[in-house]
Amino acid sequence: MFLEQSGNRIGFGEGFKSMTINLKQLSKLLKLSPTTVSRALADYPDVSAKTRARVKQMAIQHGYQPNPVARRLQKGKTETIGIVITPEQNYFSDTFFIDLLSGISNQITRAGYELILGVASDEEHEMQSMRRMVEGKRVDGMILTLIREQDPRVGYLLDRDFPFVLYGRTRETRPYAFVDMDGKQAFEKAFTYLAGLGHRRIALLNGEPGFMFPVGCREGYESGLFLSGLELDPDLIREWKHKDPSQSSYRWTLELFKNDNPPTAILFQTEAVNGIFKALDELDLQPGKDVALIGYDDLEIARIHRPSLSVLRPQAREAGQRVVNILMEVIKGEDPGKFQEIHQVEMVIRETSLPPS
Amino acid sequence: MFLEQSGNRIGFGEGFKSMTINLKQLSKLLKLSPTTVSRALADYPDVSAKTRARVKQMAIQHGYQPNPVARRLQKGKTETIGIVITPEQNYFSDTFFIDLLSGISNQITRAGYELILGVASDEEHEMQSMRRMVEGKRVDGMILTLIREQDPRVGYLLDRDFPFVLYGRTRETRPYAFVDMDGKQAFEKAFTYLAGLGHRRIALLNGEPGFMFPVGCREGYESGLFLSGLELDPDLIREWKHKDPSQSSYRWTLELFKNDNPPTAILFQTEAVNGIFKALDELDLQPGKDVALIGYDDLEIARIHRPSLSVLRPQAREAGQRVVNILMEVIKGEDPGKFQEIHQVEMVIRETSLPPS
DNA sequence: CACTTTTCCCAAAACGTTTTGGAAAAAGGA
DNA sequence: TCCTTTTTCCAAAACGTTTTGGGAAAAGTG
Repeated sequence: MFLEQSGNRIGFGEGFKSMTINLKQLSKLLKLSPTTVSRALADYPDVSAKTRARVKQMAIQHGYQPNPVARRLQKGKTETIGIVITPEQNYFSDTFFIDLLSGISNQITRAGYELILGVASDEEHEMQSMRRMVEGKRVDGMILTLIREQDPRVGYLLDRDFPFVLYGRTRETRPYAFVDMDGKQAFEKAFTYLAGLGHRRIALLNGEPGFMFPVGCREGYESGLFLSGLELDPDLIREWKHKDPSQSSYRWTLELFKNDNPPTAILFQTEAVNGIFKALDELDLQPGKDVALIGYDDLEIARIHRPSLSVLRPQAREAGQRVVNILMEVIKGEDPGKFQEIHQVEMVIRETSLPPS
Repeated sequence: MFLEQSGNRIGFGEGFKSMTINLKQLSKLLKLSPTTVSRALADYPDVSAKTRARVKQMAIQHGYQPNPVARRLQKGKTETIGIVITPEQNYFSDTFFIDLLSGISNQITRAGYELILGVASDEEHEMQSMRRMVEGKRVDGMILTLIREQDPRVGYLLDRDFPFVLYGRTRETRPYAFVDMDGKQAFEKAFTYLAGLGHRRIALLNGEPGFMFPVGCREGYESGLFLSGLELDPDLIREWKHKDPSQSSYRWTLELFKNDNPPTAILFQTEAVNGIFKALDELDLQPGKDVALIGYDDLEIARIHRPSLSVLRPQAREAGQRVVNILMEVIKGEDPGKFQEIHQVEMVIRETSLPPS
């Protein structure tokens, strides 16, 4: 048996040749111990400025990077964050989720961490994928999106004290960390804006029940109603389904206008816009002219369409960055309850939010 | 200094308590050596059936799973695959990329591997993110999508003999592994179908130049032209931009119909459909009735729209799975040149592919 | 000069696996 | 019975880091 370092295996005939240098090899080159080299690179004060400079120079010259796997083993951390997405729920709609993911990825990379992605086809696989990450010790923390009112993932992670941050909120009494958009404030703002223009019949085409986000939207809607001195009419509220946003929103829009006293404005999530446009087209109603529209999320279609769509615009990228920064604190052992952020949502007035005709 | 195993750190006050068992601890419970336990779990023949059963039973009972980080270090593999996406290119359009990703993720998980995701804002960051993965020894292999005609990533990986598989193709003489859709055959099929219906002026609203996919589309288009005995008219070919598919396709569609002899049908990538519909609407032309349409990619909008859109439908999920299976072979040391797959694309005839009026 | 403090470096342990190279025990063969 | 083969197990090495706990040399102090 050898105790000696085997060095680079050149010509090993097995695909990829590594070409990269080792800590041990680098320290040999420098005639220093691996300890000193490691500490020099980590800027420990107990290595002289001179040797530190020499070590860093040599490290750069040879392109040395500490092997992350070895570091992870020693440090007892995976330096990895997990996220699971569920495509069936059409969550990848256009730019919104990508912006969020972009912010997340960015910040994770900056921290020297990795983002591992699970893709689950349904709720059960979503849980399974997460458990594999958590129980298989593949991640140090989890990011959760598309939160349900009763979300088993949150209970699971809380029960085992595993670090996580929600993008969104859930019904759970124990403290946990989250970053959420103020859907309530956003919809209230949109409602009062439309009411201020003179609209009296404002409909809400809300997201799928069971999820947390539509709850806030409804609260904002009702709050707007109250602030504007209007009565709630249940006939003006409808909910579409994630798996089929266009189709269901199409049907519900037609439904809304069967009303004796149809709405003059609709609030909705921009995801559902195709169905709405289609229904209005069939009803010979012009979006923006005959019916005012404000959507939540500034998707491409909102900017492109003529008339262009007024929207509520969440800052998804910034939120993603915050999620990661918070998660890093929680992983360090900070109390998750300290990190509960609700971000304001701006309103972008374009062409579909005119007074009633 | 201790040589003794410290065991689980309970009440360590640092967030997550592990609760999981060790190989060493498990072997102590079984009164066996770690060696034997490890080999029993890996089904080596040099451990008796009886102890193997006993080991496995105990492992399940205590929920033992080998620490992946330790295994990776010992095996010299990261058990990880990398992929970098570039949101600006609007590649996440609806279901297509998600289906691909879903197939990829599925197969990677089945192999016990991990998928790490990079999100890059442009071409430069894309390369940077990949280099971090490759040179930082964070992955065993890379998956590349959205391939350009001259793609620096391919040369980079070939130069250092690093395992990778393309979803798509590029102009490169050295052999490499890829899974591609037969865009040429698809567009040829769509063209000849329309020509068979009597269309003589068929336009191509193609993807962004510089990328490889539109090359195949054009080849198929020209081949269809030839097979149908028609002449190429450069005025019938236009190209839109990734960063703004709707806007650019809108403009080019208007352009196409300024022609003295305008097209009666358009072939395009479904991504661009919003712009086309909008332009046709402005021109008072009914999609499917006044102008036949066949798109590439079966996005939600294609199924939802009335009239529903005829499409070419690539099997993205299956392709994703193949990409991973091939990558695993390449990582094992198989010759990448052996794995070059071109998948057929089916055509789904719906309501927008009628004969010319 | 003798003693203490500071500076700078390092050997060895540790992280949790898998692999290597036996070795003891059991079984088989003459 | 004695030798050979097979079966079954294991101690130690190895993967490449970081951390621990000094220790020698240099610098300061009286």
